[in-house]
Amino acid sequence: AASCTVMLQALSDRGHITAARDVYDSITDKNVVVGTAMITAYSQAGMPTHAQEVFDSMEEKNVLTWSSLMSAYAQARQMPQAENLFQHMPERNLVSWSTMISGFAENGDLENARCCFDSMPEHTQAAWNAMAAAYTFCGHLEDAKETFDDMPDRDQISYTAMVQSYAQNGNIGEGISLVYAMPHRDAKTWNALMAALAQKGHLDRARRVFDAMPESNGVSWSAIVSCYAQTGRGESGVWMFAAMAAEGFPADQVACLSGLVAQTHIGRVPQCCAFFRSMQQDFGVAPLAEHFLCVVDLLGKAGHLERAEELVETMPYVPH
RNA sequence: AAAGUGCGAACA
Repeated sequence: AASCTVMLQALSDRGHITAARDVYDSITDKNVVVGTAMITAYSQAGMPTHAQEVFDSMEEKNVLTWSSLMSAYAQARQMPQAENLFQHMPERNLVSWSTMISGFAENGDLENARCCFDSMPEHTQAAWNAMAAAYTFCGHLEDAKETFDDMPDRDQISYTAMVQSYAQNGNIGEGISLVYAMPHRDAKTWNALMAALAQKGHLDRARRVFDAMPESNGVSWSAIVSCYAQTGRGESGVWMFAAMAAEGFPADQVACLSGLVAQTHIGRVPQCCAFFRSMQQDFGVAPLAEHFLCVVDLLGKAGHLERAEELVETMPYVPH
C-alpha cells in the first residue's frame, strides 16, 4: 500500500484523478494512509463529494483523515460541511484550526476566520500565517501587515506571503525591501518577487531576477514561461518551456498551460497541436478544460472551425 | 507513503 500511495500521489499531481482512483481501487490491503491520500487527491481536484465517499468507506480513520476531508470541503467553498466535520471530529488539532481559518477567509468570511484564530488553544506559526493570508485574500492589506508585525516569530512563509501582499497592493517597492530585509531568501521568495515585477510590466527586471536567483525550482521556470506567454512573446515562452524540461524540471498542468498560451501566440497550428499531444505523452499531464480551450481558440482563429468543434466534442468537460 | 498557511494559470 505504501508504494501505491506514492503512485496515487504522482497521478494526482498530474491531474489524473481517475487513474489515481483506479490505483486506489486495485489495492487489496488498504490502510488509513492511502485512504487519506485518496481523499487529499479528490480535495485537490475539487471533488469533495468523492472525497466524502472514500471517507465513508474507510474502516479506520485518524485526525489526518478528518482534516483532509474538512480541507476538501473548505477548498470547494462548502463551509457548512467543513464546519460540521470540524465540530464532530473525534480529535481536533492545531492543523484543523488553521484549515478553518483559511476556509472561512476564502469564502470572504473574515469574522469567522478571526474567530477561529482567537479561539484556538495555541497560535502556531502556520496559524499566524493563515490569519495574515486571510486578510490579504480579503483585501485587508493593513490588517495583514499588522498581523505580520504582531507575529512573535516569522518563517519563510510569513515573509513570502507578505511580499505577495505588497505586490497585490501595488506596493512593489516595499516588497522588494522586505525581500532584502528578510533573513534568508529561498526560491519561493525569488519567485514571488519575479511574479510581482512581471505583473507590474517589468518583464526585463523579472528576467534578471530569474537569471540571478541562486536557488530556483520548477515554479521559477513555470513563472518565467508565463511571463513571456502573458506578454505575447510566444517564441521566448516556448524556448523557456523547453529549457525547463532540459534542466530536469518536469512540467505540470500550470506550466503546460503557459506553454500552450505561448504556442497560441506563435499561431502555428501544427506546433500547437504537437505540444498538446506532447504534454500528455511526454509529461503525463492530463489536459484541463483550459488546455483544450486554448487549442480550440487557436484552431478557431486559424479558420479550422471543424477541427475546433471536433476537439470540443472530445473534451471530458462540459463546455460553457 | 497521508492533512493546514506563502511563490507560477486563460480568459472576457
